[in-house]
Amino acid sequence: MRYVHESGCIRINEIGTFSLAATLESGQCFRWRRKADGYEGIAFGKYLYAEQRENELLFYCSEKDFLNTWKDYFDLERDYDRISDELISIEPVLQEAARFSKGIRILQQEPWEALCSFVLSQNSNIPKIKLSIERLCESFGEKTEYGYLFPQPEKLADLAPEDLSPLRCGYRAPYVIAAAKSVADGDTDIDRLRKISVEEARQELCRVHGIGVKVADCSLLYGFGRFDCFPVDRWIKAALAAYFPNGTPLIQHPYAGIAQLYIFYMMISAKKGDKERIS
DNA sequence: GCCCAGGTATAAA
DNA sequence: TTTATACATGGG
Repeated sequence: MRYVHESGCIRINEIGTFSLAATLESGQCFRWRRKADGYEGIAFGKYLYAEQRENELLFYCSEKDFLNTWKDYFDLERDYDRISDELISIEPVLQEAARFSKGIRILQQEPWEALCSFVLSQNSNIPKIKLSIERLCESFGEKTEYGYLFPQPEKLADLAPEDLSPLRCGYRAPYVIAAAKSVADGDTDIDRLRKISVEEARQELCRVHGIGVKVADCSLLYGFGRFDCFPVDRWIKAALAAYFPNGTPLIQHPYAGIAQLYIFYMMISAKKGDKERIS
């Protein structure tokens, strides 16, 4: 990865295969908005407008924010082309999904935001999840000149479920509060979850009321930097059975999560009727 | 109206 | 240990 800094804009190149659109619309994050030529969003308390042109990324932000926040958020220094080749060499069947999902990255989101977002995501759909999260931020997040920040768990921990009525998130309200309390109290220790085995981390998260394997796995992968987490929920199980009828060693791979995202992204795109992009 | 949504908790087999 | 059902809400 190389970049140059010129008048409020960071021009980034030599990042390998990268797709801003695929990454931000793959269902791993919920707060980015598509604008005319790019995307805008807020994470780690910072605002960013980003565009992609050919093989160059344009980030409109300070060099400090780029180096401290966005470089890691977009996982720009990891060699996805190499990882992708390796995953395909292990499972050639994955090639179709990998080619379709070209340029997808695993974002390094804030752990609490990811956990809270996926708690809200259960039995819902992406537009509705986005709506709930937007209302959560507007109701409880700090207001800045660019928009609302994601509220910290401490802000939500002592609320009653009725207090979350503006979110219109139904039965998920007590789940959100339970998760917030658990993180605020240190009962769920985010640094610890990054270090212990995935299976242990999954079990630890599942002790929280309203968190099951699906929410735990997505949070670990998209918020806790656990690339070795291969979510095995209903959907992915079905996809796995189709792709790998005899099982696959990919589940144990240190980058298992990337393989999973390839498959998942292809499936949601197919669902959206985006058939022509598949072929 | 009816059905479904990358789910989870709870109660029954 | 496995299998059904309720749960709130919005969109197709």
